[in-house]
Amino acid sequence: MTKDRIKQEALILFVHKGYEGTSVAEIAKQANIRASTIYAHFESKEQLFLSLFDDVVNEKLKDLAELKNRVENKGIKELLQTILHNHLEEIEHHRDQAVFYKRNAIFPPENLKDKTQAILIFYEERYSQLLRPAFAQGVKEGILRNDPIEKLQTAFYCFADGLYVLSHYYDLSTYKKAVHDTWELFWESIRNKQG
Amino acid sequence: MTKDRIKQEALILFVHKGYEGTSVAEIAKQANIRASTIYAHFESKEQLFLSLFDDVVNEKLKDLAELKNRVENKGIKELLQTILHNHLEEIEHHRDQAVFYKRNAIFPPENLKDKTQAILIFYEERYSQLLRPAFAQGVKEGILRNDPIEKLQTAFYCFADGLYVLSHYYDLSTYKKAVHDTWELFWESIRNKQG
DNA sequence: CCTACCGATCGGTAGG
DNA sequence: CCTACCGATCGGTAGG
Repeated sequence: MTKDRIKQEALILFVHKGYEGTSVAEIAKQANIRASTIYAHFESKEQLFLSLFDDVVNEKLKDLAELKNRVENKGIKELLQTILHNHLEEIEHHRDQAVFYKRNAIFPPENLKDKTQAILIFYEERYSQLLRPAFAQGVKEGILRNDPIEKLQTAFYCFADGLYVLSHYYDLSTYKKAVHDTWELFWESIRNKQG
Repeated sequence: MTKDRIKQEALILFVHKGYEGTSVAEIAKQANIRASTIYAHFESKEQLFLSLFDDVVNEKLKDLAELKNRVENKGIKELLQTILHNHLEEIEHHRDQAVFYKRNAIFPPENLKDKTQAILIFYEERYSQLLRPAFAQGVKEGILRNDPIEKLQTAFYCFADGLYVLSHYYDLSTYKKAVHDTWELFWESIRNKQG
């Protein structure tokens, strides 16, 4: 379908050149159609972008829910490691989607800030809700430090976001090593040493 | 001086709207001059941007060197805490410079990628060199875990970059708390527990 | 999905 | 530091 083709090429261009740095004509060229055809499928460049952002966010929530089911009841360490593993897979095989999300979560197009922010708040709340029970159980079982759950979750977000930034600086194999090394230290910091 | 005024306004606009999202005319308007006047001071929009990027990077290196002198010989913990404190001050009082750096380090304008990358490599090498002795001493004195220095430094970069990303999501007071909390856990992960 | 088209704006130059 | 200007491209529309 042409609509999907447009989305596919638009996402790649938005990742590499940014929203403002990508013209509708360029997207059309990559999709082998005329620029005007894009307006048969999308109201505007803005709507095309927002449709992509929405897709990516929903995909991420679906992935997390599925992943959570897969490791059901195996404990917080397994869950976090699986998220990290998934994260690595994403960067290795679906780099563009991963970068599209982060780039526009942190630096959205100026005119669309309000709309991306709204989607983002919805996303982050869901994400937190999905993880909270596992963290709570980890603390209860004495696997994690006896700290407020928000503190532990914030630390995990900080760690995961930091890794994401590092993925922009390092090549893949250096990055994999960095993930392995920093995970070891991070886990050390949140686990319960009395246990 | 008009040249400085142009730089000042350009930086702010590049932060909020991105390089491609900011027009030369817009910069001129904010600086209260005509667009053509910008070309009396800069060869091109590209050169204006690169001059800003260079400035910001040099400023950061100068800050780190100065800060290092200030805490000379007080040990790795004090040094890292001071860097973090400095980081918070930067976000509180020089937000635009801080964001300009990170935004363009991670997502540079497509056409200028090579040039920003070259500046960046220079910067990160210097930064690492400045920190390495303090990490080495920390390990030697048994204050830090007996791990490879690169591993400990990478963990610190991951932590610092993660905090940077969080600063985009949280308001200042929530952010300050997050810095405090995550630092506590991070330090726990790299210190030597035998000591 | 295309041709043909539009007003607005883009980065940049000439010449003073 | 300005006026006057330029070719190219922008996002988008009409009409088929």
